[in-house]
Amino acid sequence: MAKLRIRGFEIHKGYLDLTAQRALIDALRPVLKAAPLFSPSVPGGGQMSVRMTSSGQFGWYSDASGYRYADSHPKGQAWPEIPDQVLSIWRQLTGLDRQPECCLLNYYGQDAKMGLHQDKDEADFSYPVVSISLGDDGLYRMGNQSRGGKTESIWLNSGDVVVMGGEARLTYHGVDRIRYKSSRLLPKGGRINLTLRVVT
DNA sequence: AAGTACCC
DNA sequence: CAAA
Repeated sequence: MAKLRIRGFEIHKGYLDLTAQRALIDALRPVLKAAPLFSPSVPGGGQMSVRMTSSGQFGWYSDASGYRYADSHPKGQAWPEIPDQVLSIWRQLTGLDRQPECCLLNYYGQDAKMGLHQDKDEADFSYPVVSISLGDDGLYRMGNQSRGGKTESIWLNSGDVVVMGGEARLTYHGVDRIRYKSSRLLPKGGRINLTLRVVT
């Protein structure tokens, strides 16, 4: 277990052991069943290569008209509850009394990636964002608080947890690619990232 | 504007 | 780039 700090990103390498990772996957199974993955469109006409769903009071959503939080899945059902194991990681790392209101689940298949972006659809940027990596390795890129300039990258492995607070809270970040089938956690391969956020 | 292209 |  090592803690790195890059541009304000707190990167907890190996934070979750294999037992904890497996327990999280088991806890996510009912979430995926109640709220199936979908690939949202983005403003401008593109479509995300990542497939996603959410748990919590709000889910993150995007379509041609913009990015936002939605109080239900695109098929209409309420988002399932955030699993206790996930909330426990949030409390351990942030020490906050307030709980996250959204746990976005991003699933990266073989060729999925995510361009550099800011998390800025929330009301209060003083709350950190917590990001949990499960499954295949992902090449994580960190930029600056506005577009352009030099970036730094690090491979995130299953069980790593990143806390984005302070200067990192509004720093551009993204995932260039994954190493498909580099992990055996998910038998079908791919990477799951959980992003915990206070929304309101 | 979490997409694309391209460039290093 | 196009568009939010």
